[in-house]
Amino acid sequence: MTTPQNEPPQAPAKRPSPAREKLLDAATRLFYEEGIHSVGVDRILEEADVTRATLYKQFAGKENLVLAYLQGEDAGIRALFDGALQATSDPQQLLELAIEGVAADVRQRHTRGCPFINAAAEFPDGSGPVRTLIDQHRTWFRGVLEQVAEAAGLTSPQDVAASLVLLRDAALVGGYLDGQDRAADAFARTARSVVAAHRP
Amino acid sequence: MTTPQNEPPQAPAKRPSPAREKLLDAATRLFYEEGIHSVGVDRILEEADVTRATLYKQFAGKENLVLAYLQGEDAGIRALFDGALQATSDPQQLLELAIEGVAADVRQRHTRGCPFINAAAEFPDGSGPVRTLIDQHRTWFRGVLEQVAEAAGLTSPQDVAASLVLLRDAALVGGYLDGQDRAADAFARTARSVVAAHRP
DNA sequence: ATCAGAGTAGACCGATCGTTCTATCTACCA
DNA sequence: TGGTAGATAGAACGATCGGTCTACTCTGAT
Repeated sequence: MTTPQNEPPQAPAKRPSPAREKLLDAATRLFYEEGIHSVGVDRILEEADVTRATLYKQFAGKENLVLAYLQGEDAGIRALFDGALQATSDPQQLLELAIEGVAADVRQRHTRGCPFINAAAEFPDGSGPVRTLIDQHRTWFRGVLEQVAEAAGLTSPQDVAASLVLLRDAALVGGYLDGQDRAADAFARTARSVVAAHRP
Repeated sequence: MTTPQNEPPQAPAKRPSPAREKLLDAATRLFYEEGIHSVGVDRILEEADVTRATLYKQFAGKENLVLAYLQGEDAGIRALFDGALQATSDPQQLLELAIEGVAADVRQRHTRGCPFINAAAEFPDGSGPVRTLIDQHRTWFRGVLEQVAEAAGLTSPQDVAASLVLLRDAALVGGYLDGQDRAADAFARTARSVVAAHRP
């Protein structure tokens, strides 16, 4: 107990309600594996072993659950990148770490395509909250890659970043539809060739 | 046989019923622009200006309409490729034509992503008819590219084909989510660099 | 001792989903 | 002159959709 009144010992800003987490876990798995519109709230409730009223108390509707799911994916990827940033400060090496990280992600984690791309396919309204969140994630990702490419001294870092974003999308989609190994290999090979082609 | 003569003037094998075409046109537009599960049969009927019974007489259910939509997309792309094949017999030039064709497709036609990838996001069952059709399309596309790459004398044509398929996926997705010009440029640039890297 | 918040259990809502059905009308061709 | 097929119009089906509501239980902090 640090301070008796100003800061509660746990639950700093929001309460990590166990029911909320069960809900989000189930939704994350179901939305990713079966698509968003294909999964009804009943399925989520059953899988999370939580009741209807709880869902609407915690998330106030399915759309907020979808948003929370995508925010979780976004946070996960940012955390992965932050970890790589702490592992090395050499931009060249960081670039290689990023390539390997994406390849590993394609192989092991995201085997049903990219959560953001899949969600975008189901949400046509480009100005809605879902698509806005997706835009923000992609903009962030491209920006980070551009910074790293520039720090690594590559020529036209904007082009490199655009190509790498392109390739990552492709690897995730290709891993889903053509098999993980083939896509991960093709991604790593092509990405390294792009980086090499822009070395001064 | 129904008709005594071998070749009737119209309706060669199946009857191109006008209602069927209106239905398929409306479904193609709506499925691509708004997603498949998001579009109900009522919307399609209204848009096609056709009645309920007609749809079920012509397609026997929504799933068959979805299949017909994807088959139409497949046929369109094959026709595009056949056109390029007739334009030139030089494999090097054919490769360049294919790259330009994809870039143009990203820019002008398929601005809402790849119909097959979008559909795959909504159909998780890998052995269902929809995903089977998608697999066939992708296998064909990769095979054609591999043949051309081999004819062009490139090293490891399998790798080239895998990379190009990857890049096309990404270009269509990127065009949808990041803007057509950025994605088309990045695609053409990266694709040419892949081809160049495999020239003996 | 009490009171507020979180969670449970389950009925219930209107809307929409994909699908089936009957009845009628209209071409075209034998 | 028929007959057959394609299309229209519209009611109706059971199921499921996302969402609301009431009533009860548990728990922990004041």
